[in-house]
Amino acid sequence: MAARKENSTYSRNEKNLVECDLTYAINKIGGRWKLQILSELESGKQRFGDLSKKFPFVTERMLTLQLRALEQDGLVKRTVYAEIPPRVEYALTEMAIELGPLLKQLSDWGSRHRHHILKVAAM
Amino acid sequence: MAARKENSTYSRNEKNLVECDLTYAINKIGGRWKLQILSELESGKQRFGDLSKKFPFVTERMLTLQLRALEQDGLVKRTVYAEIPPRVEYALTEMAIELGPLLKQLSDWGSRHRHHILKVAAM
DNA sequence: GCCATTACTTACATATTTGATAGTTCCCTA
DNA sequence: TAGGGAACTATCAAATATGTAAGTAATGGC
Repeated sequence: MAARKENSTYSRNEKNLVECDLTYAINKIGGRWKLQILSELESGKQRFGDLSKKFPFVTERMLTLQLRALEQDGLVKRTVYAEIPPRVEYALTEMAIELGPLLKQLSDWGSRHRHHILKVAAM
Repeated sequence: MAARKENSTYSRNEKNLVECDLTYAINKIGGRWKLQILSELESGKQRFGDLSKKFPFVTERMLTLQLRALEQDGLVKRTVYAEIPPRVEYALTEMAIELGPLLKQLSDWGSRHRHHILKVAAM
């Protein structure tokens, strides 16, 4: 989340993988709350405060950071209304909307196997 | 990757989300190299050394940790052959195989938008 | 004037993840 | 009998990610 030091092994590793589409994608969506936020925004644009209420366990700081990162990566559009008190709305971009089906499938996969495990554990 | 301290905010947050299928799924696949490893194993079982060669920028330690986590989560099956020198093979489980199409889509998505960005940047 | 509101930002402290490096084990081969 | 191979494990030191607490700005309502 913080700026990564040039030339740390961390960033060298990342550069090594820039050729891989999968890794490229993973880097864009691989933050602590990014997918959850995207999923939440699928139902339509929302204000910062709304999101914050939806994720009470995510600190404002974290929410801000994740939203900023998503914005940087072109997955979320941020609109500021010059009002007092301020109003800021977040919406998915086209690119992010395309991820919708994927999120659905991932969620379904989670659902399927979560239940499976519960069943097994009950035996 | 290391044991998480009980009751750290980190783990409290995680508990809060146990009800969400999406989050459940994300937690299983959200390691530094997990998806890449799964993707690599789609072509068939492979030995530790093979994987290590495929990912030269991933240290053995990291590879071990990621594989262990995947094993724990039931995504990878580990088979040890009692030979000298040792031989260990890793293969996807059913659950992981189901993720295949998803990985493909994610990769395609990455590919699509990577090129888009390159085009834009060139203008 | 004083407070509430909203969407942050800043500074500092912890927690967690990853890397670097060295060492282990056991047999087989030269 | 020294060395090599495979798949790790252990330990310590970075680096990164996240949490906590407090503060900011501008304005309308009291």
